[in-house]
Amino acid sequence: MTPVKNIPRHQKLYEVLRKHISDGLYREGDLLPSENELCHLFGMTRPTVRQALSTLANDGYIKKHQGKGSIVHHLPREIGILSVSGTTSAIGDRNLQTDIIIRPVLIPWPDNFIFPLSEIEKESGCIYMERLRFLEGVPIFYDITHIANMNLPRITSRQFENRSLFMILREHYHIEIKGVEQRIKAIPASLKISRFLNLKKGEPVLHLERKLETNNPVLFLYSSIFCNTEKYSIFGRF
Amino acid sequence: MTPVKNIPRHQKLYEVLRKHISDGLYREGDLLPSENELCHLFGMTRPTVRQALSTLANDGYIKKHQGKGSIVHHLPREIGILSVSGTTSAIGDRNLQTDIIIRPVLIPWPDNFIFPLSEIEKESGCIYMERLRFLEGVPIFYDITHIANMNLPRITSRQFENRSLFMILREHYHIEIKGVEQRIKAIPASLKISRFLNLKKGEPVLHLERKLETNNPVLFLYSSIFCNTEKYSIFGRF
DNA sequence: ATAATTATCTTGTATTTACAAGTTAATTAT
DNA sequence: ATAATTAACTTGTAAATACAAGATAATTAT
Repeated sequence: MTPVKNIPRHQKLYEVLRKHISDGLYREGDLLPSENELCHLFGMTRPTVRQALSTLANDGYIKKHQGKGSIVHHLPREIGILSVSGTTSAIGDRNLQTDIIIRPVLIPWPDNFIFPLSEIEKESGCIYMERLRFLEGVPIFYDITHIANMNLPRITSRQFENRSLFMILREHYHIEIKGVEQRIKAIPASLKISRFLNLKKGEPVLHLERKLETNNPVLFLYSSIFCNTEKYSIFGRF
Repeated sequence: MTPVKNIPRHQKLYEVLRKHISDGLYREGDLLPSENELCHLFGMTRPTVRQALSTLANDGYIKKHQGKGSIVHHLPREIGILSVSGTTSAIGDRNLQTDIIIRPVLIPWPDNFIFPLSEIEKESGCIYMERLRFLEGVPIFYDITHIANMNLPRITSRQFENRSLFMILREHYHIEIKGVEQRIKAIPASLKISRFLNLKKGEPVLHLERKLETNNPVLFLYSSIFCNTEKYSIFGRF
């Protein structure tokens, strides 16, 4: 079986431009090459180019202006956890350090799980892990992840330190994140949470419960994230 | 001058389908008519139909499946404040009651405003209002809004009770919301906030700071929202 | 010199056509 | 009857073409 090669051309262009913006090749306020320029730069037609730009605009990388062009948006300096891409890629690998609290282990699903589970998920058991993420030495995220144990061989023995879970899933298991459903609350820190996030018990903590959909229609990732928003905010753009 | 009439066809279709989903004509899990069916139902071509469906999918109303069709998503029962549409339309006018704490008034911009302001905004002064929103009798949102006083005649004398600010801006001033930038934090309730939201002082409150972009490139809405998330969660889908 | 017009750039909308790829149901061979 | 194949759907990708509409710079008329 040959490796995945049939990446659509619009997606390819999207990734190139996205990388250029992330790398700072195009800076905030810059005008991207016009659609027609991109067309014969990359040898594709305008609808294809427009699809790539549309996705970029949707993800908040650019802003389109009729008659003017596509303007590069300033990248969120804050923590872009509201984006689908996963924290590591959004904030940059350099600044976000990840500690593994509990290595991936196989456990039965907890009773009264936060999200309803399908029969297939219940039968396969679940992979559990806990991570703590630091930004400039300050603990920001305490992250509990549940994944159904379906076709993920040897995942319990992989190295997750300073690597995005999304990246590992993508490179080793060809799993892509397709969508997110999430609930956000402000809760008082429990004793456990307060210790991890270096706060006092009862201090406000942002709690996100996320269900991530993948390209495998029966495989979901569930994560419960506790954020210390004392210094940083969660950032989102639409 | 004739009223706005040049609404793009894809947008028209989007609004029709969106309304049908909101009204429950299409229910959760239902398959939308296929793209080709929609084509000759509405007399347009597939790219046009696809653009409408793409926007619907983007807004979380449907989910597209290659080879299968477009499946209607269950509407978020929770408070969809993370969507651009504004709270009133998201949750339905019936359930959300709005109290005006401070009627729209003209004030100078506060010092150290949460968002940086342009010179034009600073010169025009600002319209200020405070609202409290209830869901089933429970106070959920305490909402502080700042708008630059530009071409909004008689806005200080309009009735905002149980009507969406977005609706008034749309119908009377042709202002459409085009994008949102927001920061989310968990903070302890101040005495003032705790009284409005019927909480104890220091209890966790969700704080959203939003900058809303409009179709007028120099006009922004700024709102600072404090949420009681004890009973309800903020919901989002991507 | 200034103002109005025009030309030329940009993105937005829309049609037409063609084929690829995933899903499902009907058909056929075993 | 069951399993494999085929056909008929569905959405996804991609091209070529045309004109509309907003923005900007060059031109022209005053």
